Amino acid sequence: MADPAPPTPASTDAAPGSAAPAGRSPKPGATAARGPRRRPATTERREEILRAAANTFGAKGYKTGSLADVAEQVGMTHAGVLHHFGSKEQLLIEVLEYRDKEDVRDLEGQKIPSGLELFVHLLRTVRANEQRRGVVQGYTVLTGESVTEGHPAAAWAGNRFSILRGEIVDALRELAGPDVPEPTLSQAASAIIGVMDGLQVQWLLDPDAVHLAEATTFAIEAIVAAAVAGAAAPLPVPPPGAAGQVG
Amino acid sequence: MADPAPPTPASTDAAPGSAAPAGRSPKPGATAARGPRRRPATTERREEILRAAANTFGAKGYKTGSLADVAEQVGMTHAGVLHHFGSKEQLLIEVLEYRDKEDVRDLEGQKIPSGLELFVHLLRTVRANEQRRGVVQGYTVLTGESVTEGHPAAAWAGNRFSILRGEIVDALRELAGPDVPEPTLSQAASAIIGVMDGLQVQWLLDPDAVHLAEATTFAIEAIVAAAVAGAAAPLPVPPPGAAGQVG
DNA sequence: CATCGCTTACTTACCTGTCAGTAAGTCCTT
DNA sequence: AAGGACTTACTGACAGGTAAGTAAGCGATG
Repeated sequence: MADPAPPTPASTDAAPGSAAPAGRSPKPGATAARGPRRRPATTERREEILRAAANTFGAKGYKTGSLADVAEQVGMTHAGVLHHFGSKEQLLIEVLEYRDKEDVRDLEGQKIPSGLELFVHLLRTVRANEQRRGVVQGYTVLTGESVTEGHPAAAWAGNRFSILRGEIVDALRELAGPDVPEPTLSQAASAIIGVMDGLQVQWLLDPDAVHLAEATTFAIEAIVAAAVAGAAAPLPVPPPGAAGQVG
Repeated sequence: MADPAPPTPASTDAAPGSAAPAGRSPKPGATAARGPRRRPATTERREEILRAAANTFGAKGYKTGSLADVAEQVGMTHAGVLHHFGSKEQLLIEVLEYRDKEDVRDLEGQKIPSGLELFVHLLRTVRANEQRRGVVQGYTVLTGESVTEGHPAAAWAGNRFSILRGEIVDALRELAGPDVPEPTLSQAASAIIGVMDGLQVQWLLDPDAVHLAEATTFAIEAIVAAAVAGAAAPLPVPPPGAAGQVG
């Protein structure tokens, strides 16, 4: 992801829903918009499983992480996990939703940052992420995997990126004058998300060689400055032809 | 990867070799330092397999892609593939080496670009990559997977990043004055690689929403400009404390 | 006492790696 | 140049694992 702790605005709630198939959960008229009548202890148990699954999928990826692995962490068998979630794919989807909801909850009260504040928030998050390797790894692995054919997390990932881009564009528009063209803001927005994600990968592979927070800050400042200025400076743009190398 | 077509300097040759275990190949006193006497047709066959494997691992990832899948593409059984490579892990390693070698071969003659030229080369590559979705996907999937525990591609990925960073730092040093501090160059270098990779992920998930070449160009220009200037502009840097959200 | 939460017990489906065997070379010797 | 001795390139079958999903049962509990 752009970052394990994005603003996840109101829209975050909307997005995952669209990706979540029927499964066995959202049965219409139930207690609190929740599925089948559920004992209070059960909800807690389900959340334990979700946290364990986030853990496993984060460490090993969705395909490689097994239900048995998840089950073991909460002291039950893999069939028990299946009892709660119906299928592995449904479990993944609920893990994703759960995290999104948690993000929203954590931001509760605080209004969604806009303008300059959004970038401050982003950078604060990056700094926090340096202390949460596991979470960062989870997002990295999952988004990487999501670009494979027919991956169940593709919709989630695409959606998240889309929402984040929109927010950053809005924030940039506040900072930049009205004469800065839309495409420029849009390019800057995806670039900002891109650096955040890309730097995380390098940092995970070699934490000593990459200073996550510093490098991210540097890059975001550079990109925001260029966007506000209307465009970046020189560098002769190469022609489309003459490709060739690389494997 | 930073990009499917990086300069892959001389050092690229050194790195993968160190990671390659014995397998069944390098039998001491043989024809040409090569492993067991190999029929001419065999070398070609091995390369077919390597290309097929690059294909499979690129599309499905290393863990999920199967030997049977690879074998089918070249019209043999999975046992036949194992006959040539000994193990799945060894196959992956040779795929990685093969691609690196191909990159080097394609750059042959052309000296490794330095200074401004390096960035021009990078941008030209990005443009070429827009036409090679499969290759880009392969790098994205593999690097994403590589951050999982004990992944066989971790060494390769880390090495590649490290080499690329070094080259970019060198190029930046040529452009920037001697008064620009090393850490700034280093941060800019990892940030440049980061945007390239991060934008590729977004582009793969939603090619219409992200203009790969344009956004990359914009970001690299912004970052290079900031690095050459010695540092980027404002943006109040947030304090390390007060974290919280995110899932 | 019916439903919930979960286990046990399987089934089905792969997947990697091993092995024996075979057909087609390659090389050496006479 | 023909024969044997050996190698290479595979195939088919299978051992040994692991994984997801299903079905039936059983004890707790609301």
